[in-house]
Amino acid sequence: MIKPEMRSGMRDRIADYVVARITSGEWSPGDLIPSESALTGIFGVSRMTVHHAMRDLTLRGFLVRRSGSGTFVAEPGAYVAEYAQLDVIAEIAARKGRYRVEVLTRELRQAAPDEAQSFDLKDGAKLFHAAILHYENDAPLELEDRLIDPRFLPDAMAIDLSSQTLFSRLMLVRPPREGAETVRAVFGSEAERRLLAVADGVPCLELARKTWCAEGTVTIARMLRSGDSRGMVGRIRMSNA
Amino acid sequence: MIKPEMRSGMRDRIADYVVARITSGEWSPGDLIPSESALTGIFGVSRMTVHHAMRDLTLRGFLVRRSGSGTFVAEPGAYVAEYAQLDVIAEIAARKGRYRVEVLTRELRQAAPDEAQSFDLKDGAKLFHAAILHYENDAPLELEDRLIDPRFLPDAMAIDLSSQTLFSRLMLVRPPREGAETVRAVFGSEAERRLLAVADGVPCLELARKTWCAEGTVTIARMLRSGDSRGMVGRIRMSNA
DNA sequence: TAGTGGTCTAGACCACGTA
DNA sequence: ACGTGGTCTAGACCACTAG
Repeated sequence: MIKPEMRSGMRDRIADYVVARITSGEWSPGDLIPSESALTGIFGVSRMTVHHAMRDLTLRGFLVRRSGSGTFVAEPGAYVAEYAQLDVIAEIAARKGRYRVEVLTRELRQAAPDEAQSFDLKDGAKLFHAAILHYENDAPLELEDRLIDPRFLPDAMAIDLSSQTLFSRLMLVRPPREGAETVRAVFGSEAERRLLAVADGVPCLELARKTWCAEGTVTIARMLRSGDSRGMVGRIRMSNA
Repeated sequence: MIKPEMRSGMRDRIADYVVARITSGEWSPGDLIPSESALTGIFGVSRMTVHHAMRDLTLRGFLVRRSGSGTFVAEPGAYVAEYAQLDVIAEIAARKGRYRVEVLTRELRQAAPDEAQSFDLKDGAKLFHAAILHYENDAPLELEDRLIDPRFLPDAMAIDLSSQTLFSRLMLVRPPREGAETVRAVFGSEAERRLLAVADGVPCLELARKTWCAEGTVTIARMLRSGDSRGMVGRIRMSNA
């Protein structure tokens, strides 16, 4: 029964067989595919082997299984654009650029009323605030204005910002966090445009980001860069797959 | 042996046990966690049950397993921002807005030399070209200028654009595609600003997108919207998890 | 009632890494 | 040599869905 080509692993062989039929279009979204016992017969393996191949494909988003009914090809998920450059230093490093910071402001102060509200803190709570200008090869790339709830980053005032960003530092802390961000085209204030050395008539790209975890809002930031810059580059892929 | 709380499934119980220790920080990235046989003893189940719990967590990005060495907590992946609104009609529908299109141009014509090069086609090849203005509640939202290699969408001239976008139509076609996009802040031409009814002094958000598959470049598009608009909203999450 | 997938077991053999 | 994870089996019981 054990054939010489056994080495590749029957589980993967079965999974590949199914995936090939899906990507080729032979089996379309919504189609009922052969049952576990049918595949057991086709491949001459035990049901557990087939079952785990199917389970993997379900986790990978290729199949939907309904107990009692059968196994179906999953409807294609939405496509999403993924932006990986959430961290300026990493982004510059990826381009093999030279990084430099200028810290314009760094303070621990009382939250303004609107800030306290955004963080869902009571009036008079402490907030860490920083304004940072990031340079790539001595040209200003990004202006960052960030507020952090100091409970989540107690050593905020002491961090060495020349080698790590506040964002990457925050992301290292457990538990893993969630967030949302918004991209807009704006002009920016005179002061901001001067700091970023934005050419006349050129707009700016603004990124507003808020990050939170179960215990509350962690940080709110606004990043600004010249519209002249290469912009943000994202990758498009299926949201399951 | 079978206890009353069996119902929840031992596999998930074991997985939850491990995930809880990871998210709580008790087990940190890189840490070696108990072996399969150790967990077998702890939970009083067979090794296969433990194994499949571990396998699921590996697929979900929580663990890294090295045969012969042991099971380790995975290093946290990079954080990515995900933008789901790749399709204007879906985006407007999600906001319960009213959608309307205005097709400014729709033609099948010879590719210009630079276009042919972008598509990696030989000179004189045919290209489908469309300029489309998308309205939400009768206000212009997005101006789309798109080129498509007609081999991938033979019925491009016939598609009803009032109910589906060219993008969503393309994404339905097999095989699944990949792409990249770039966001920039621009001013836009006079004509473009007039079509989008952009207020004086307000810049525009530009999305340049290219999508391809194994057989070649499928489509190149440029989307423009007023910087006044709510912008694009993305979600931040771990790239594994 | 017959067929589906979901789960679990107790044993087996293997390739790999560490010591 | 020993322990690790990777794989597979042949059987079992369950809950669910269909005809």
